[in-house]
Amino acid sequence: MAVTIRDVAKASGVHISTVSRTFSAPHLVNPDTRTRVLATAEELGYRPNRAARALITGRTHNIGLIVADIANPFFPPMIKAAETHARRRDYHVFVADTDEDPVVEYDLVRALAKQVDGILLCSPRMSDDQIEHLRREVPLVVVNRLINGLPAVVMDVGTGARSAVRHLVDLGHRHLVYLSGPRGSWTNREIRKAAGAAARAGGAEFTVLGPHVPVSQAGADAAGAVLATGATAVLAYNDLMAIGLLQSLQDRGVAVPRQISVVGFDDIATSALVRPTLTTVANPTAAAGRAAVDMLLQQGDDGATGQVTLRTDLVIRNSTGPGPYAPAGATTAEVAAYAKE
Amino acid sequence: MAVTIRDVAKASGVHISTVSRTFSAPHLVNPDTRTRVLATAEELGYRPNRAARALITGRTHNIGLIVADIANPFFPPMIKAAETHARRRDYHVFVADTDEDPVVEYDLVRALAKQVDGILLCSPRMSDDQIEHLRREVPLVVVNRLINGLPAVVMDVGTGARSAVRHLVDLGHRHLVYLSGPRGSWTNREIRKAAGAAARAGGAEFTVLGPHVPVSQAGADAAGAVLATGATAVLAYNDLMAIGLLQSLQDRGVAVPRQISVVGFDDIATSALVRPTLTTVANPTAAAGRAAVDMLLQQGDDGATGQVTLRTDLVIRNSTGPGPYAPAGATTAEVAAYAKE
DNA sequence: CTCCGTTCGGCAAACGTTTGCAACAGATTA
DNA sequence: TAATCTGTTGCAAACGTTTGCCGAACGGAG
Repeated sequence: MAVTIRDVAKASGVHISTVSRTFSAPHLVNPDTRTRVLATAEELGYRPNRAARALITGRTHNIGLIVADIANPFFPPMIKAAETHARRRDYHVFVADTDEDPVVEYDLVRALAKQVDGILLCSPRMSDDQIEHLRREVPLVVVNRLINGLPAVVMDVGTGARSAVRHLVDLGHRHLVYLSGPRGSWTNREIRKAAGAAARAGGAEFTVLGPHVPVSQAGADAAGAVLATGATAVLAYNDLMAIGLLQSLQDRGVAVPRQISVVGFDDIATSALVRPTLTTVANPTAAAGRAAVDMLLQQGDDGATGQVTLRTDLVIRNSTGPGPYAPAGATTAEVAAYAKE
Repeated sequence: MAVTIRDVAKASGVHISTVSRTFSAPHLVNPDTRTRVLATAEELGYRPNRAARALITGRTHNIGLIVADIANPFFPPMIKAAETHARRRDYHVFVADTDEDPVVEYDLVRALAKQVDGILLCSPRMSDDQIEHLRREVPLVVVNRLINGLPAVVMDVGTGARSAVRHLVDLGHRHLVYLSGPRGSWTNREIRKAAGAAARAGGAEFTVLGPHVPVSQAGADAAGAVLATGATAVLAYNDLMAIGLLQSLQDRGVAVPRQISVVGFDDIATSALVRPTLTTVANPTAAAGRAAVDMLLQQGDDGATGQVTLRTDLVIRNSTGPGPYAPAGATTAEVAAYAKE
């Protein structure tokens, strides 16, 4: 049915091996022959069969990309960047969604293992042990989590959390709440640790609420608890929760940022669309996707298993403002300018 | 290196064909033998090599899913549903992003063609001719567009647009604006036609503004033009544009819905998070994803190329309210209740 | 004129499966 | 008792490539 290397060989009067070489090792074939073969290949509409190639070379030129939830707005920009980057290197990407389920995740990796040259594990929910185990079946790169010897790319959320807390402290806030994310999340732990330390360093009280499912509803539901603490500033595990909180506070007649300041994490697109626009820590998700692809593709060459840390940036918008201990006359803009130092 | 069918055969003392049949045609092998083979396979950690299987059966058990922009919030729920649905049927999904570029799209389909059993084309930007042509290379299912003989699943946006317009007319609006989407979009044409007809039928003036790139910025930029028309209600090509418009109107001190009503299209997650929450036409994107996968997988069996139309639903929230010709005392809620009839 | 080195292209084995065919045993039927 | 059938298994070819090896052709050097 489909046109194979054999058809091209026959049509151009050479052996199939010559046709093969024309594509996979052009320098080994005479320029004249090469052009002739290419011409007939084009004419016949020949496309190499990747399965056959994979069978013999052992490389599929496919990679797997596994995320907890495709519909979570945090992931699409990363998926997009990774896919585009991979395609530019002639790799195709299987995308799969685990629905936040570690069991599904584990099975998925095993199912994909034989079909890909490696897998990108984004914010995995599995245990370290499981990942260690899978690693022996297929090359892995982990995103958003640090595991001993494993190649990984993480966002420097600790520094992001510190900037956020400093920003709030500088604004005159002395009691902060952290709206915690899901239990198994490495990122959540990092943020909590860094934010707590920074708050103490700034002489502010630090209260942790949670854990929560990282969706807007959870943020909205937490509004009452937040108000009950008496805190004047909130840092949320992610933007979705921060936005939920924002709306719920507004619905209760609490003014943001006049009465309470809110900071999110991730800088998803929605954050610039809600009012007040959300101050948040921007994660370079696209860069992370590209870096992860590069690490995976290089992994074959040497065994070097680096770990890349990407910078995060505090994006100051309108959900943060002066707190009760604000320096006289301070406005968000001034403090922000100062924060940049 | 990896454990093959041959290792399993040797270890369990049967011929490789028996092992093969144990997996691909279990009813042809003796139950005792089968359990024995399965046991050793499990023990050895055997996983069938899909490339080899594909090579001989001609079926890869992979499908391609091509969208214009993964990061566009309209697509992720569809991708997610399609992927989950496909996986349940033991298919894996290549996801690719064309960045709204028809050329990339065309090349992508050709590159993927040999590696998949079929491709889902979501909101394709190519010409009908190109799609017709590609169809001869690989089974295709088109989403969000209708092309003569091609299997397709579309949302009934016409009906959605009609409900939206009726809703606005019932609320007492007599001059509507349609914020048009991108030029090549089939959906855009359908909405414009249906909305225009419905407006005329309701005795309302109908003004079209555009085309626009379907992003929030375009909606914001259109605010001035919208106000200049003197219309009291706006229907936008999608939620992103509607939200942009919403915010821009608020920034200009125009009250929504008191002075102007706004209706979007798609019901992306963000629409429930902005204030006022957005009245919009909900598209069953997840269902569309599943339906498309089913159509593609059935296509092999018979040659039946059906076309599925999915229902859309008007979701009435807070961005629409009574217009200048509102029936005395009408509130959004009352009119909405009536609209359900 | 011979020899050697290069460049090019053919040959055939291999990759890990699936599957039509044949063989065989035991059970059933005539 | 012979013939037929059924269920189970083995055999081997095929799928479309890649690639190590070998030989042919050619040109230049001696």
